[in-house]
Amino acid sequence: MRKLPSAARLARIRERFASEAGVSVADLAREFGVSEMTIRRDLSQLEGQSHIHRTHGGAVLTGRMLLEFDYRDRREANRDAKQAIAREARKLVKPGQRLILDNGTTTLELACLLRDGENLTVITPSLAVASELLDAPGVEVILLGGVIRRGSPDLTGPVTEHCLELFSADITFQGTDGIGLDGKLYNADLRLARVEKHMRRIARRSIVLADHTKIGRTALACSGKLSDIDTLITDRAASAEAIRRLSKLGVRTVTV
Amino acid sequence: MRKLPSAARLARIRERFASEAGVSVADLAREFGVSEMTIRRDLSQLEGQSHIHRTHGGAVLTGRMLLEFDYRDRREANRDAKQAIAREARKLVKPGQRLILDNGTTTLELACLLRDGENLTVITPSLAVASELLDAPGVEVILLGGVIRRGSPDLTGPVTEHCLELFSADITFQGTDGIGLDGKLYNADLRLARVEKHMRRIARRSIVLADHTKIGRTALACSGKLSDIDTLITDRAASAEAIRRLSKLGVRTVTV
DNA sequence: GTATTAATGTTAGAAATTGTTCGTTTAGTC
DNA sequence: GACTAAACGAACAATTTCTAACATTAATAC
Repeated sequence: MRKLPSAARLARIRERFASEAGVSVADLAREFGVSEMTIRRDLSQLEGQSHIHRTHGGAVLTGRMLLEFDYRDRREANRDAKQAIAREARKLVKPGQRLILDNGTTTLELACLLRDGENLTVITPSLAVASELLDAPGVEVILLGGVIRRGSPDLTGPVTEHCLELFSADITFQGTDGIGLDGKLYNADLRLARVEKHMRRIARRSIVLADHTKIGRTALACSGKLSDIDTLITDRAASAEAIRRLSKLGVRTVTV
Repeated sequence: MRKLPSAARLARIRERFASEAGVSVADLAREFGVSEMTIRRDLSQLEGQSHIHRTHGGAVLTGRMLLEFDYRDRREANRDAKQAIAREARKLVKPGQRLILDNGTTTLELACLLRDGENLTVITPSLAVASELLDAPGVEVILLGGVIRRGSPDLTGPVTEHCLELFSADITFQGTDGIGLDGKLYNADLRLARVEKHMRRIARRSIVLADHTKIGRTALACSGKLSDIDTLITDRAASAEAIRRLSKLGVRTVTV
């Protein structure tokens, strides 16, 4: 059998636990064609991530792998632009603030950048955002309740809206599925659009993060007007003409 | 093999990740007939834009989003008894019902058995329960909001209690950390105890699932009295004496 | 044709991973 | 509890892979 890079071996070992509750060092060493010492080192590493518990001769599963979502395709699209936009948004966050992070891949990139935040409170309907910030020492995560949309790691519905009523926040960061040149914000999901409206109501400032592909597009549901928000952050691939038109509608537009 | 333009090679490498979770530099170099250095450069480029992570010897996919939580050894302790209790509880569930599933390893076992449920609605503060039922076709999952306790896959706090107010349910299934012989239910966490009280208020029937090790134990917070619940399901390793005393307190006790 | 640029190959030193040895710890047995 | 064989961990050596710089080739423009 061909040798794999070490990380691939770690992943394969982890997969083993899906079918078997325990593994033995000797078996793994034979299977992967490496020394037992290497397997031991692998297992200690996995133990450090608290996936497994080591025993004499092998290891057993401690917890379970949960909530697996396949974000790949969407997250890859325009990732550079999204990361640049997220970096710009990060600059607006000060220690001690209460933030709302909406669903979406761009806000998820922002969540990654907030991991080193100090004394932040993040309120979110996104399980992805929650998981990203779960172990960040300076961030308290409040998950909104709601119905879990099948195949999508986020919460929506009346429960989510109701939960929002309990809070106020300094800034809300939202994504969007489309910004019409008529100055309206669009969302592909009606329930999400309603939730976004609520978020803006309870936050002092509203900031929309949208890469240039969103500009000029529309979608099923309108979640509000550009004049409802304070700042739009987009990337410089957006056409100058479009940005001019949006600025005319009264929204401060930052391009990165 | 004819050499491909670099862009085509990048695309082909990216495709590889669709079928395999990890690739090795040496393999790719051989396959495309280019030097390993070229492959390394390709991978660094892909790392920036797509969801892969470079490792020694190759690269692995990181696109999957895993919310992982650690139960330590709790789930293994008395697992047989917990599963038997869960099977008994499963019999009480009828199609179309709305259920509340509390945190806890026993209720998690019950969640596994509810995967084939018909037209059920499950309301839960437990991310573990939610993940178990996420892809069950006949089950709608409503996650309660709240603060995520670090290292524990569940939600608690005032938000959770507030969310509960929005619902009513047919049955609530709860675990417990201890059942005192004085007839009180105990929980190690004060906030969880409060949440459990709320759950019972909004459900028509309350059922507590507790293996025999819980009987006679107490913990920090009292979450209610045995007379508040309808049925206690425990395993037959519980001492006859203890069961007699609990029955005297007016709770229907089922042993499996 | 040449100039210019991008892509690829080569090399050497640095870094990470893996294998080996050996003394120590552990689990099981008597 | 003492014994034994297996498993473990630490330290070091061997191997593989990485990065960075520079040399070379291919692609494109003029």
